[in-house]
Amino acid sequence: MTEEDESRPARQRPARVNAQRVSEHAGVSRSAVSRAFTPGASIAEVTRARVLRAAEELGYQVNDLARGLISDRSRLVGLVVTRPEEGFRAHLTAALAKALIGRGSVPVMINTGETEADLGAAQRMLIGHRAEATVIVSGTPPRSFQDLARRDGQTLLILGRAEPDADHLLADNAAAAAQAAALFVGRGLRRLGLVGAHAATPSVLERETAFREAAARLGASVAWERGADSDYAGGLAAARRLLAVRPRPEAVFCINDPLAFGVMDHARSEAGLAVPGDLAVIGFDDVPQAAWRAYGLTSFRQDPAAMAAEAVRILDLRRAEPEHPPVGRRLSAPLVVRSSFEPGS
Amino acid sequence: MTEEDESRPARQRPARVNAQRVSEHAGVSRSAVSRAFTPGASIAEVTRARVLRAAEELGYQVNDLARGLISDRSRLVGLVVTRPEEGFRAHLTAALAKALIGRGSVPVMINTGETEADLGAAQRMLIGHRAEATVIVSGTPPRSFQDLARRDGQTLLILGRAEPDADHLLADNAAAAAQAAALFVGRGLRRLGLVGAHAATPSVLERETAFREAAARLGASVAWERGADSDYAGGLAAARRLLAVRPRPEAVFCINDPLAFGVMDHARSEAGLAVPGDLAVIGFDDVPQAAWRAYGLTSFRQDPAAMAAEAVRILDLRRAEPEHPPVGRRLSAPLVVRSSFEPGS
DNA sequence: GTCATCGATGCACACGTGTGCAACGGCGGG
DNA sequence: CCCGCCGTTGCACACGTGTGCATCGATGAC
Repeated sequence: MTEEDESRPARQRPARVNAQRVSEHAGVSRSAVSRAFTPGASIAEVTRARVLRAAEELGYQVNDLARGLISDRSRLVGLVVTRPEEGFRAHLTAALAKALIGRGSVPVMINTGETEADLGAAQRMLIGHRAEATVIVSGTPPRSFQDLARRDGQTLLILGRAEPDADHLLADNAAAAAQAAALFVGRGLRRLGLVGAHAATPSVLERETAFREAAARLGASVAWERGADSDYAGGLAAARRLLAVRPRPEAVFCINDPLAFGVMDHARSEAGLAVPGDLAVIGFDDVPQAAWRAYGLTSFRQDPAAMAAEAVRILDLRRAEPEHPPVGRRLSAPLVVRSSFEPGS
Repeated sequence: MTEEDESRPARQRPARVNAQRVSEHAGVSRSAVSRAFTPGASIAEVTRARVLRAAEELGYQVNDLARGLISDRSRLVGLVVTRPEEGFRAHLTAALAKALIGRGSVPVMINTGETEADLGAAQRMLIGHRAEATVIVSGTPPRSFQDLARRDGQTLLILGRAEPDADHLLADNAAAAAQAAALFVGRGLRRLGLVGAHAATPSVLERETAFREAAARLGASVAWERGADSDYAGGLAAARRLLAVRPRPEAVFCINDPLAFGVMDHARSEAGLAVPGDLAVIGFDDVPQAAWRAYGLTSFRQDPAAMAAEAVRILDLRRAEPEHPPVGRRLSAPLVVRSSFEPGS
């Protein structure tokens, strides 16, 4: 209604507080404000203090969009993960988010669907926001994903898959799976079972393969079943088929804790078997539920916080030396013994 | 070495593809490129097609930082949540991320610690990046948080707490908890137990209060115990005290599924009680594990996807009408009957 | 044929910040 | 006292995009 309103029909922005206003308030130049917020910049300590006080009084906050526009890099880090609410992935995703925040980064949670189109859309979003890095928490993105990230200068870190051309980080799946076979055989169990999943990640494949090879090497037989997914329902279904095999397996290695829970529940409720009396079970990941009274699952421990810390370390290295050859790290997964299988002394 | 290299000593940026280059490639002005990517802009369809083709050929991606700098609003939406790997929160966080991506937003996962300082740092980060909105998924931020968000023009959506001054969304906790008490009494059970948590959210308090009031109204007694946290360990500890009460409670309402799992495990493994024979149990949230064979927990269902969809709807409304009075929505939580308690016909 | 109308287009400014470069001032050595 | 050095400061340009405004050309009505 008023003339003031009429003079600015479209722009009604309420004069956001910017570096200009802070500089006027502090009686310095705008450059000084910028330098006050830049670690290591050439500025006198008294000037910096005066600027910081003025900024505090005005409630000034550096605009990260403009900052990122200059440096051609924002502090966003994409976490690409399918079904981030499930099992170990949930813990790993949470730990990554916390570690990234502690580093001053901004974790963007890309909960992709299963399709390749979803993944592409997520990547375009990250590139559009000039994300510093993309972390593939799970899933197997196509080669084009990797190429596009590289072309746009994005750091790429792949978890759970040994990708020779890119930085990667994963558990020592083969060693753990082989250890599981050796423990079973060392306990005198020779009719072994293996529960995997059709929707398998490279880590899952490593565990499946290593277990079978180690069992063969030790002269044990392996009955192998796969659930549709590597979750509880998959474990139930796989156990139904696996425990119908005659002679029945005496011990089962599950490449996943949720699968193991499904196997144990089927064995007890449907097949009437005692665990570990009739059937020994070992899982993988050691999620908190493995320690619950109802299960007491012996499992190989993956520490989400340790893995997240290592991931951040790799990102730091990559940022410091962009041309460094690809880094690959394997974290050992130590056995945690509970009641579902005790190796004995 | 060459003169070209010498002329740009510091700037070695590899000439990112921007709107300028696309415009030259397509033979139009730079404005046309901008308009081609702006829905509803005044541009001929043939021109837009030519621009889009050129952009495709050059691998151009609109710089969202610059775009956000102009509009003073990025497409980031912060999801503030403590311990996002746990229980229903994990599912809700994942569902929110997916729904936000589907809306074209960028979900930022703020995994805060418990301290107020952490929360403040997270908020400064979101303000620095000019996030469009902040969603409090769990926890109870201090009043200052809300004030600061409002001062900086950020939309604030609070889940799990009825905040009269802000948009909020939560389950109909009181109705469900009262229903639990009525179901127990209707089944002839009059010595009731209630398991809550000391680290209680407003939603938890609502459930506790409503259950106690309904039980009192119906003439039933309530033994009340709280775990330190609303998790499995808290359920174990609370059950240890609760089941030592004489006369022993016949039925327990847990304000949380993980608490209920702890209660069931303690009842069965330690106290030697049958569920539901000696002790009926009802939980809240209906996480997938409630359906597992080992538990079969009767629970009140909260649908993460439905809640996320409603949250997005509120954000859309708020964006369309910034001055709309605060919106509050309650979603009903229907009972899902399993073996841990069956109300009968 | 002339004029009004309207869609399409280009120009130029604005958004808020980082930083190279030059200038300035203080200080110590000769 | 003079000169060189160095820390500090301010100026001005750059980053990539959205959009108001003016211009232009085509089209339709008379």
